Amino acid sequence: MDGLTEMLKGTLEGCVLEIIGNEETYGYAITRRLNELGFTDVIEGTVYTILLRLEKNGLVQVTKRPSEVGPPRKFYALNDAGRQELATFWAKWDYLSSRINQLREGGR
Amino acid sequence: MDGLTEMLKGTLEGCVLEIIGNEETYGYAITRRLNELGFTDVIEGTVYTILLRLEKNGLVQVTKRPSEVGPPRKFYALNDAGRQELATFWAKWDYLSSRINQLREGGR
DNA sequence: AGTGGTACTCGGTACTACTTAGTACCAAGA
DNA sequence: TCTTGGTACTAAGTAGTACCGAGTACCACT
Repeated sequence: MDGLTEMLKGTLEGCVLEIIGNEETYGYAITRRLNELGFTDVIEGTVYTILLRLEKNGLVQVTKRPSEVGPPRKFYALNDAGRQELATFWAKWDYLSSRINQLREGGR
Repeated sequence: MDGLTEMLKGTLEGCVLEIIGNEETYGYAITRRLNELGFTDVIEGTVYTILLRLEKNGLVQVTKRPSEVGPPRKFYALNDAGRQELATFWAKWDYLSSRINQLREGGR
């Protein structure tokens, strides 16, 4: 499915937060995970910009660790602010999706 | 609920298409309808920019009619391209929301 | 030495919702 | 008459986010 770019705005960051919240992980793996989840067009550059933003906004704790198969990895874990942000994200998502579905069914 | 701005990107236009698809209507009324549907922070300026974009992209048929309580209104109705675009929007929405919910439940 | 997979950074672009200011019509009250 | 408030649209500019492109760099295998 392509042409999702605009619709992803505001939600992709939340998806990344959710993934990080499940398990401490790093950019390259997050991209792969998103791809296998059906976000097939999301590429690495996009994920890295989100990760840098999360770091800048103080929502994650970052740990650099060596890799056995390539350059060192930056592992990300949610801190308290990040968990709070994730909860807010889901609240917003629930709100939005319920309104949208209401609009769809409320034939006029 | 505030702070929905980013999340609305890509979906608000679809909502406007849906509203127009239900009934020929005009900008001011669309804004009111969105507000009562729960999109409380959406303001007129935003709706008008969407309507101008829809018109520019050839998705609507526009008819100007006098109003009894103010300046003339521009009524919008979907044409074939608009109905097609609306169907595409819902397909994208279904796809995205199913992936997001899958991510949410797929704890791991 | 070269290729391919892994891993991150950074400058710039495109698109969309929002902001702000402006124009303009009409009715009712001071 | 003037003002206020509700109705109705336009247009220029801002901010935020996903995407693009190029670059750097590590490692294993051939």
